[in-house]
Formats: sequence, structure tokens, C-alpha cells
Amino acid sequence: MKKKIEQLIKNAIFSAVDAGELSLFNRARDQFYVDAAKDSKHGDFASTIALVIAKPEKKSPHDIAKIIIRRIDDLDNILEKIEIAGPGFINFFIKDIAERDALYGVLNEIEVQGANYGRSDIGNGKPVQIEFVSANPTGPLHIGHGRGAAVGDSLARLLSFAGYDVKKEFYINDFGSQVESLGNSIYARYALLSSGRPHGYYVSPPHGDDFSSGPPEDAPNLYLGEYISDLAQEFKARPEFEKLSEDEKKLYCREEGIKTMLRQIEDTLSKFGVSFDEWYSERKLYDPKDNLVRAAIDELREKGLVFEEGGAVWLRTTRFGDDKDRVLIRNNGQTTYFASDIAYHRDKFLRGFKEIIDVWGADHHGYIPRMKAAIQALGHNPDEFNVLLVQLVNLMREGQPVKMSKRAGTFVTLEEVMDEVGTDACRFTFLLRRPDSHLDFDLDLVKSQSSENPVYYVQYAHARLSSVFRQAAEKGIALPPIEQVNLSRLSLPEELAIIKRLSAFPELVEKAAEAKEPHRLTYYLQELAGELHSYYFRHKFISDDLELTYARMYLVEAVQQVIKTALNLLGVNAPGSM
RNA sequence: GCGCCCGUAGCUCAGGUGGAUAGAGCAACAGCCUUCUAAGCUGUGGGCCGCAGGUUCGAGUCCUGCCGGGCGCGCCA
Repeated sequence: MKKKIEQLIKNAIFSAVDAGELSLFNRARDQFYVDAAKDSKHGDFASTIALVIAKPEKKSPHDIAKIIIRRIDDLDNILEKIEIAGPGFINFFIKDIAERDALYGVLNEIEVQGANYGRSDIGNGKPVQIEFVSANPTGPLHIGHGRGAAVGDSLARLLSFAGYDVKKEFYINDFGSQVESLGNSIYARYALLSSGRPHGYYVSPPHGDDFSSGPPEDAPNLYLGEYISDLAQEFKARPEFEKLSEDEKKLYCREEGIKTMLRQIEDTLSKFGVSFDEWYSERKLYDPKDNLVRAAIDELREKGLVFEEGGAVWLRTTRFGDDKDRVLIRNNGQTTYFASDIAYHRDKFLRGFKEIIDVWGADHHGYIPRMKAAIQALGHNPDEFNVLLVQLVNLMREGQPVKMSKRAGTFVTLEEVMDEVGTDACRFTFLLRRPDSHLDFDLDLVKSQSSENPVYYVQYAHARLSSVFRQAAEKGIALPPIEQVNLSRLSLPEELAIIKRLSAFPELVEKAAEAKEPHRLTYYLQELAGELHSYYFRHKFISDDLELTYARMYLVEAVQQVIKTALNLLGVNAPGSM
């Protein structure tokens, strides 16, 4: 219906241009600023086109509106009337019959397309890669990773539904000092276990088992979490481990530590409903046979963007808007994290992705300019590389923030949070707000208020409808094919309003995908669920009036389908009963 | 000091790329289970959109300055 209105305006403008009443300027435009009117006094659809083009046309909006209206050719006879209102809004009133026919058509569409209703091809098969979580394999995932996982995974689902060819990737930082520390930490614990200290503490902490005051002074770079001593004890129990030399044991601690942590991370994410197409190891970038870091630096060098100073090798990122130039190779010969990242992102493009999305913690935002600069230095359009910032989560308990430090070993893991509040509530809560807004996640609140949690409100709508269908089945109601159902029995304002909302779903998907904002879906879901609950309370769906019953069954079936589809895009379950 | 993000109801936040009278949940108060699930529904109150200018037909939305909060500014990752 909206498309039809747009077409009418377009034709009217073109006709006016041909007649010389409007300038050619507007022919180039493909937007006609049509929107569903918020207030029914303003009709069904409203266009601001006259206001928008008033300036370049050098005419008053009112005059332009008059010209357009005069030239609108309502071939399908769908318009009741057109009005000019306010400063120059053009309000379209659709004939009742025409509007209702269009709405019933939506129910048909949903019935036919099922789970594919809302699917779009705006992505046009464009290969997009989205990298998220990418936590260091030096400890368990925490709640911040959970938020990144929920946002990244949901965005991937959304983009895929909108027609993009999406691949999800996890970047493993298994090279450099972080994993070195992991290995050392485990080995140190092991050494202490072997020296007869039963708990394997590196030093005796001043307050018993409590590391919340920070790492011991004589071992500032060690991870102190309980999982470290767990790993040490686990390795110590392995026969193959005890046979190794001390040097080999250190290596073993690092390598097996990484492996074990990665396995844990993968398990947690899988439990969270998140899987990846690719786990990309940083070590791969240093593979001697095709040293990608060297290749990346060489490429940049050939472009004359690399220079040496103070014994270090630099990239001239200031050429592309960065504050200062950045080091690629330190004067001790070691490459920087930045160098790895450049090689990694270069490889992403080499693998054929046309757009790259990175989901980062907001505390890394200062890193964006240099990365954008690097992308340009490699000869790419900076728009092909987008960073989505996810604000860190404040984990609360009883209204008090839970202080967490990986080093000190005091943190609540994502796994624990999931077990406490449930994965559905967890994911939905993360997607309730814009990713870049701060989020207080109070465990006790989410737990105790679980019955008032928006996720249950939405899921309940779905479950409730399942229950209705069970009732209908019990009563022996067999739904005839939709062509044989008199949908025009759906005439209540709330029924038409619900269908209208259903009809808005495909556009919502497209807009949310374009804006990369999955949280719009959660808002839509709450609104739709609200309308459904209200409708349910006021009207019986199953009644002696079979014709009406059939029509309503198709309506609520469509509602259930859209709820299910949208929940699925969020990675949240749509239960049949609760 | 410089840079980025944020400031909307008592609280937590939406506000679709500038549109008509700024919304929702929670909290508060008053009601609704002989009815397909009360994890639900109905109603009420609540606002200087941080402040001050600017851009234009029109600003919560865009620009500038200030105030207040968060984060970042390494040859760390």
C-alpha cells in the first residue's frame, strides 16, 4: 500500500515535470517521503515531499502540494481523499475497502511464506563478515562477552535474513604475551602444587583464598583465577605431563591451556546459542610459508606508507586522519598487535568479503581511527569496514556493582549468569537496548522479576497462541485453506491495527539490517505482543461463529509466525507452552 | 590537555537517518480470573528532551559553545 502511494506521487511529480510545473531537479530523487500517519486525523499515509522540495523548487510547499495532488492519477481507485495540512503535508485517506483488502492480502502472504515472511533481498548476496567476541583464550567468558555475542550473533541472523551472505568469525589471540602469561600462570601453579602447597598458590595471599585485593606483588603478570589452579591440577594428573622436562612442561601448560580455554569458550557460546563459521588463529598470520604480517607490511611499504624511526618500523596512519603514526615493528624486532590486526583485516578482504563488521568493547573505541586508516592504506574504502561498539556491562547484585578482575580472579562468568537467569532472558536483555548504551545487569533483579521480564511477556504471547491452537484442535476445529476463509470478518479496529503492524515487519527487518540495530526487533516484539494480549483479553478467538473463528485463527496464526520469526532473529526461543 | 560516546518521566531506556500533540517498561495508585494460560488485561498521575545560542517552513534529532558523567590517548594486547 505504501509502495502504491509512493508510485502515485512519483507519477504525479514526473507528469508535473513534463508539463513544466516542477523543475527537472526532482526527477533524480527516488525518495518520496511517505510514511504511515501517526494520527488517523492525518489519514492513513502522509508525505512530506512538498516540504522537502520546496526550497530547490523555489515555490511554497503549499503550492507544490497542490500541483502534485492535481496530477495524482488514482487508477486503482484506492483513495478516499487527499488533503493538504499544516505547512504542506499531503495526507492520503485510503478507501476502507481498498485498505482492508490490502491488509487481508498481508495475512495471505504470511500464510504462504511462513517463516520466510519478512525475508528480504536488499543485501543482494553481498559477502559480509562479522567478527565478534574474539576473547583472549586466557580465561572464561564474562558478561561483557555475552553482550557482544548476543549483538553479533543477532546482527548476523538479521543481515542474513535481509539477504546478505554472512559469515561469523572468532579471532583467536593465541600469539604473544597474553597467552605467554597464561602458560606461565599455569606452570607456576603447578610448580607450587609440586612443592607441597596444597592449593597451589604462587604465594600465600594475605587474606587466605581471597585475591580480590589484586595479584601478589611478586607475580604481577600472572592470572590468579581459580580456573588456573584447576588447570594445573588437571595437567599434573596426566601421566604424559609428568614425563616432560621442565621446559617442555612450560610449553605444555601454554598450549594445552589455550586449547582447554578455547574449548570452554566454545562450549559456553554454544550453550548461549552462538556458533561461528570460522575460528581464525592469530598464529596463522605468522605462518612462515606465507607470512601474512610480512606480506601486509611489504604491501604498505611498496605504497610508500612505511618508514623507520628510532629503530622501529612505522605506518604513516596520519595520512588517513589518525592522530599520530603507529608502530608496526618495535625496535626489539617484535611486531605489534596493530601489525597483526592489519594483516588479519587485509586477509578478510583477500578472502572476498565486501564488508567487514567488527564488534568491539567500547573501551577500544580509540583504536578505530588507526584501524580505519590502515584499511585505507591497504586501498579499501573505509566504509567497507565498520566497528560496532558494545558498551561494557555493569554486573550488579542486590543493587551493588560486582567488581571483577580477570587478574585478581574475581569475576562472575557468563556461564554462571546464564545458569542463573536463563539464556533467553540473558540474550533478550542484552538486545533490549542500543549496544552502545551502558547496561546495568542486576542478577537479583532479572531473577526475581523474571515474571515481569519483557522476554517472558513476548514469549507468553507465543505460548498463549499455541494453547489456543491446542484448544481449537481439541474442539475438532479444522481450519480450511485460507482462500476459503472470509477474512473480511476481521473488521475490529484492533484486528486491523494488528495486521497493519504485521505488514510493517518486512520493512522493519530491512531498516534494522541497514542500521545494524537488532534492538529494534525487541521493541517491535513488545508492541506486537502487547496488542495481541489486549486483543486476546477482549475477544474470544474460538466461538460458535465458525466463519469468524476461521478468520481469527488465521490472524493469530500470522501473529504467532511473526513473533517466532523475530524471536529467532534474536536467537531467543519461542516456546509452545510456559 | 586532546579525541570519542552519552545526558529524554521517580528509575531503566526507545524515539525508524529533520516532520504534525515526545513514547514504553518498571515503580506508585485504583480495578479485572464461572471465559481459549492472570507470566495477562483496563484505568490514573507523571516532561524546561542537561543549559545557551545557531541552521529552516519545522530540531529530542543537524552545527557551535558551556555544564555534568563514562571511556580512550604505549615501541601493551
